Amino acid sequence: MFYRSDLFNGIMASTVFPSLADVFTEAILTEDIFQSLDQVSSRAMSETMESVKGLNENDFLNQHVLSEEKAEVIIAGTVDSSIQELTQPDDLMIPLMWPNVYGDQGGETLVVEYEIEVPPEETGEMIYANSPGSAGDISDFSSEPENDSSCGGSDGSSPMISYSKVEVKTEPGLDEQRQAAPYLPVQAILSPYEEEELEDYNDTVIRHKKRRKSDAEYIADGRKRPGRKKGQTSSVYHLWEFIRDLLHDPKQRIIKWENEQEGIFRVVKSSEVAKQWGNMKKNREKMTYEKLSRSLRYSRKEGYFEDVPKDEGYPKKLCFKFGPKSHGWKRL
DNA sequence: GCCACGTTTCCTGGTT
DNA sequence: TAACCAGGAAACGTGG
Repeated sequence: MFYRSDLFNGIMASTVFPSLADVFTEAILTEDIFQSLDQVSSRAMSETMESVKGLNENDFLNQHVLSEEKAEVIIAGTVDSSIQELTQPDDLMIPLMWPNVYGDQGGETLVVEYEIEVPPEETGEMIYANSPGSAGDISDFSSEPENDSSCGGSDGSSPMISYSKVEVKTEPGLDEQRQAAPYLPVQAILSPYEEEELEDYNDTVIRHKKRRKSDAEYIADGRKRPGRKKGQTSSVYHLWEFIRDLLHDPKQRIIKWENEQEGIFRVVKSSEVAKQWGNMKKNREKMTYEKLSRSLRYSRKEGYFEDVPKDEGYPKKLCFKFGPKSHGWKRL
C-alpha cells in the first residue's frame, strides 16, 4: 500500500515543482514504503525524471489517485544511496537521507544534513529545502556531525550543500516500543543515548546558527537572506500529520475513518488521542481533548481540516474532515 | 532579536 | 450533568 505523501512529497515534488519545496522531506513512516524503496535502491535517477514526465502538480497532492503500478515505476528511480553534489534543481532528486529503520540491521542509521540553494536566475527566488527536524525527518536523533562542511566556507564561498554521516546505536527494547506505535515518528521514542545525542546535536545547531552570515554578506553574494517567509509552512510535526499517521495505522483503535475517500474521520477515544498527541509533543499529561480540539479548530481555520458535510449522516460530535492543505491521507 | 507559523492555555458561552 | 463545540485572546516553542 502506497501513500501519496510517502511517494512523492518527500522526494520529488520540490524537484519538479519548486512551489512544493516545503513538503520536501515529508514523513516516510510506513514500513512497506521503506522495503519497497530498498529493493529498488540501485536504479538510476534519470529513470525518475522520465517517469514523472506527463504528471502535473496535482499528481503530487491529494486530488488524484495514481495506480500502484505507476507508483512503483516512479519510486524505482528515486533511490540512490550515494551522496552526490547538488548543483542544480534536478539534483534534488537525490535522496538526501535514507535511514535503515526497517528490519534488524543493528540500529545503524545514515544521516545526511543538507542545504540547497537554487540560483535566483533559475527560479526567480531562493529555495530552501527542509532541514533536519522537519516532519518525519528521523535525523533528529543524530549525533554531532563528524564532518561538518556546512554552508559558508572559510574562504567566503557558499557551498551548495553540507552533509555528515553518523551512526546511531539502537538500545534494546526500542524496536519493540517503536513497533508498538508505528504511527509515531522515530524521534518520539528515544533511548537515553539518543536523547543525549539529540541534545548535542541541538547544541551544534545553536552554535551553527551563531555563525550565520550577515545581511551584507548575502547581499554581496547576490542572494536573499534565508529565513521563514510569509506563507512558508513550518517543518514541525503537525496535528493533521499526527492524525493522518494514526489513521494509517491499522492496529490502533482510537480513531477511525468514516469516509476515507472524502477524508472524513471520527475520534473514537478522545482522551487517548489527546494523550498520544501530548506524548508526541512532549507535553505528557497536560494535553487534553479540549486543547487538542482547539488546535484542531485553528487548523480548520487554516485549511488543514474543514467542516464535515451536514445532513449526510455523519456523527455530529468528534467527526472531522481533512482540508485542502492536508495531504497524504488517501491511499493510492 | 524579529517574525511567521502552529499550536497551547485559558476562558466564556452554547449545544447535544 | 458531562462531554463536546465554537471561538476570542494571549502566550509559547520552533525555526528561518
